[in-house]
Amino acid sequence: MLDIRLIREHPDVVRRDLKKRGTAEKERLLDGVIAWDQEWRTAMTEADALKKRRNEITRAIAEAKKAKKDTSALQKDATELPEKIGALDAKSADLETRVRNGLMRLPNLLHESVPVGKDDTENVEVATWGTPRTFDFELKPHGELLEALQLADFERARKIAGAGFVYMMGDLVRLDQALLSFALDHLVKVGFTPVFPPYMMHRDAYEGVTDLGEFETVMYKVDGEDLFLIATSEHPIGALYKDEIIDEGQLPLAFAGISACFRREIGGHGVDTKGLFRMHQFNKIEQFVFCRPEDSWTWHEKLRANGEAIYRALEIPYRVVNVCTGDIGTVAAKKYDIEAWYPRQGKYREVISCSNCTDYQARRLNIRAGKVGGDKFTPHTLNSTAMATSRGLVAILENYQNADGTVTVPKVLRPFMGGQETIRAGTPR
RNA sequence: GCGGGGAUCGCCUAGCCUGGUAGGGCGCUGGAUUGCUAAUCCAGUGCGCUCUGCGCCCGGGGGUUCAAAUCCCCCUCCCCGCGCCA
Repeated sequence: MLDIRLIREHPDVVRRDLKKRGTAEKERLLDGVIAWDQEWRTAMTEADALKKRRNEITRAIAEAKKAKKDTSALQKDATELPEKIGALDAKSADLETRVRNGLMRLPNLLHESVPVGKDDTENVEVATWGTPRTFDFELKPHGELLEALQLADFERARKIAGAGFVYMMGDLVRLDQALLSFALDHLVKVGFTPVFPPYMMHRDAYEGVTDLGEFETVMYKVDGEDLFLIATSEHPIGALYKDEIIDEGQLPLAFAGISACFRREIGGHGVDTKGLFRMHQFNKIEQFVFCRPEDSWTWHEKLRANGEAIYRALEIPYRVVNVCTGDIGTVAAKKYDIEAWYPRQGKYREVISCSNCTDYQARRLNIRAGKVGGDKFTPHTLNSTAMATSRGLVAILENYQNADGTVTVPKVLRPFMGGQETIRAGTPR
């Protein structure tokens, strides 16, 4: 959420940003917000004047009663006030809600370095690492490979939960856990605190973290309860300090979230229709930071560096793109995607999304920082994937596939798998 | 799920019965004073606005009233006990 004061004082800045995004609809919303805000303040000022009058009369009555004087004249004066005040309050409450709702639907201000573009094809490559391995055999689709090795059962998962779910088994489970442990260890080493968050959240908390209106159709909701399954641990961690004041001495706060993630979106897997690439449920280690405003751009680079370090350690080639206006979404001021190389698909695909949300998320969540009794400020929040195992697993299954249908375990993961060097077949069922 | 008790400013607490400007303590910030890592005193310490001023704020919403922290109704959450339970 943008600061209404920014819109009042520098509407041109906000408008220029919306033009950069190319969203005419949001520009109209901005016009509405500006007009409603003006009307709101007018109505409120009128109501306040009447309330002042009411308070004066009320005090006069209290005084008169104390002095045992007659108060009927005063009470007569006050009789018509409640109705007028009520009408103005209702008007101003309605306008305030409109302003608030409008603000909640305006996107964050973009960082100046964000490229203009219509969709992900216009993201700008800013770094590459590694040389794609060449294969002298034809790579198997990872889904078929896993079924052949008895390590994943998509069919039975479909039977009991539908498409987009899987029973992972045997060494695939160990590989998944190894990826999680490796990524979590890496973050702990650089000072992050691990967090196992709730997997479900109330609507109001969710609205604080993101614009549910844009995502509700892809969220899982618990029937009959005000609970949404989390799409990422970014969300419960972001909401951790909702409605609180963080002591500024505590900043920066860096968390490594670990959780399953639930998303209804499912669609293209690229060249392979069956597989782990886009799932309704997957596991993820997430980086999340609360920091001082002046430090957030430094942190953004640190989170990106952590993500790159993890894929470098796995020896999987990747590139980094600066995500353009058409692909960046509502809450981020700037976003890097790290895209791993998928040899079977012959292209780079997103495995990490690294965002600086500046003060946008914190303001929606009513999180402030400072000293109690002292000046407060709105902290900045950042988030980045460290490891989403679904895509990480696919990257390994493609990049480390061998001609004999086995898969080599990346060196850095072996300590987490008892030194095992090769993925073995599971027990036939 | 049932019964009982609660929710007051960052934290703790008074006020509620009997309606009439929400008081105190702690912590924090600033200042005064004092030769000593201390004490004492003063002020500030929620939100909003078109800001010398005014309005709002007692978990949330509604009602009664000239006036509600206080009375009435609904809801949420927390605590204790019982029940159930992977």
